[in-house]
Amino acid sequence: MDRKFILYNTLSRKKELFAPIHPNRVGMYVCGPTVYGEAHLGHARAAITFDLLFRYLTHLGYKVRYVRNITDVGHLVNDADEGEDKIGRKAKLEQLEPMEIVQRYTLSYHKNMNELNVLPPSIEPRASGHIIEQIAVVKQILEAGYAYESNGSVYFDVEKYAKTHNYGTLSGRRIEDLLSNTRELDGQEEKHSSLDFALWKKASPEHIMHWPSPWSEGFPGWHMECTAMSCKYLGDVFDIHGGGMDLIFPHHEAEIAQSVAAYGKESVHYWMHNNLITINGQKMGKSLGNFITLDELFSGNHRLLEQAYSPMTIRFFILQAHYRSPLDFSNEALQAAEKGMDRLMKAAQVLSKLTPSASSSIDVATLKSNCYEAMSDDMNSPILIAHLFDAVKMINSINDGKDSVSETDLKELQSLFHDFVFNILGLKEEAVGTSNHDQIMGQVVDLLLNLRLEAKNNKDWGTADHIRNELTQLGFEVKDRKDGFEWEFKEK
RNA sequence: GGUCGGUUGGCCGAGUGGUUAGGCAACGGUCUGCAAAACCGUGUACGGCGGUUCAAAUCCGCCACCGACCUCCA
Repeated sequence: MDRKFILYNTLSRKKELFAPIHPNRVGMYVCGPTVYGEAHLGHARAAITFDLLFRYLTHLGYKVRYVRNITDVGHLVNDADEGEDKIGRKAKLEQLEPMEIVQRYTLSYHKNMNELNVLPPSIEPRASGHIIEQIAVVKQILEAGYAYESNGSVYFDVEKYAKTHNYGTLSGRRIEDLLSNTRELDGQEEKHSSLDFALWKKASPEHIMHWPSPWSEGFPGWHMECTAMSCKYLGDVFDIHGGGMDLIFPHHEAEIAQSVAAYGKESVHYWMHNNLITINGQKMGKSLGNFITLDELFSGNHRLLEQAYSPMTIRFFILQAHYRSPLDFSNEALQAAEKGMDRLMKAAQVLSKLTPSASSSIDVATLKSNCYEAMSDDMNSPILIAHLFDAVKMINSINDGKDSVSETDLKELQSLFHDFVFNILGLKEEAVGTSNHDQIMGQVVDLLLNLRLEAKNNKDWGTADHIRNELTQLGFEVKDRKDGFEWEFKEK
């Protein structure tokens, strides 16, 4: 298999040929969710983008260690309730223990990810479980002279760092611009410069989650967890670091500075960032309050939704756009995705039942190289999907007897289609009725359609149409074929 | 204000110096007892104005509009 794989590196702003540090292994770290709320469409895009990467690297034969963290401490609220982290704040509102909130939303996140067929990462560390490691990194940075203590908190000294290093290398920001564009924030008086960011923060009395440290009872700064945990599980230099584009600055910029300060080198070879999802052209986010949670999408229970959309529809919708392009939400787009997805899945079923001929009138080899080429080019899933629809045409055309396929080609086509649709894009069949009830229902429909077939043979069109119309009314789609019939239940 | 990105046919969304993206919708046809499904065919789109070039949606410049980030929002 050709392992050529080109990735866009945010750091160089170029597409680069992927070359892992160790020949057959890949270490990747992705910023996971902050578990103080339900997962929304934005979380789905980030998770699916890096799930696609994880799946494709694995498909290419790499042994991948995929680390995705759970942030359960340390995010501050930037409003009047300063000093209190978001998890603590929500806990008080709901009269719950902070870890209870964390547990609830972690489980909810996992449930949603499972529904979206997002594979679990190899390791899913949580920030609260790595306080010791984070304190160790803060110490290292202090010893290296790139941080200072102030009133029980520890801050990264950006200006000192910038004298000898390039602060802003990832985001393209210049330190002079940053200095002249700072807005007024609370707690600034503790810092030497407005650019400095917290490595350790002293907890205020109302702050529920805090841990002992050499400096104060407090909690780690937001950027600390990723530096500490990626190093712990992937080493101080590793291949890929991913996350949403909104994390480039300051979060990932700070991570680079932290690891250079602590370990003396940049940790990450390839920085990858997925674009955001917009709603009516505007960014969607927790803080903007215009987000749609995944459970709302799956149930259709939201004022912006005309109907429910299944997890696979959402997955397909996201994969139909390139991960670095913005993607705008609309009912129309979702509905189009639903139908396209449906067609792809039907083709998969047809493909499994095709019968081979002596020769082939189709070109599987070209299709195959097209598919790999698309994925190899910075994971161009929309192009891949376009090629898969070429395959759909092939499959349907063979099924209709307008094209033929040899036994060898059929096997090749089946494995190709299966690899790309199910293993790499991570799509799956939905709503396969396996319950006892469903099976009996199926038998009853078969019975009725057999009666209809009899009626048709007797040219009793009245009875035949009556049965079909009634079934259609109930949500069954009846498809006549030369040798009988097929049917499908459309749940709406 | 600074930095970065975007503007593609009815909708979504690829692509990028000269050859069909693809999906959904629409229209015509084949098939069918009639439908449905499937298949075949049809769209000549690239924000505006200049420039480079034999050739630009694709490169350059200017303008307009939109968005993201700018110290804690995936």
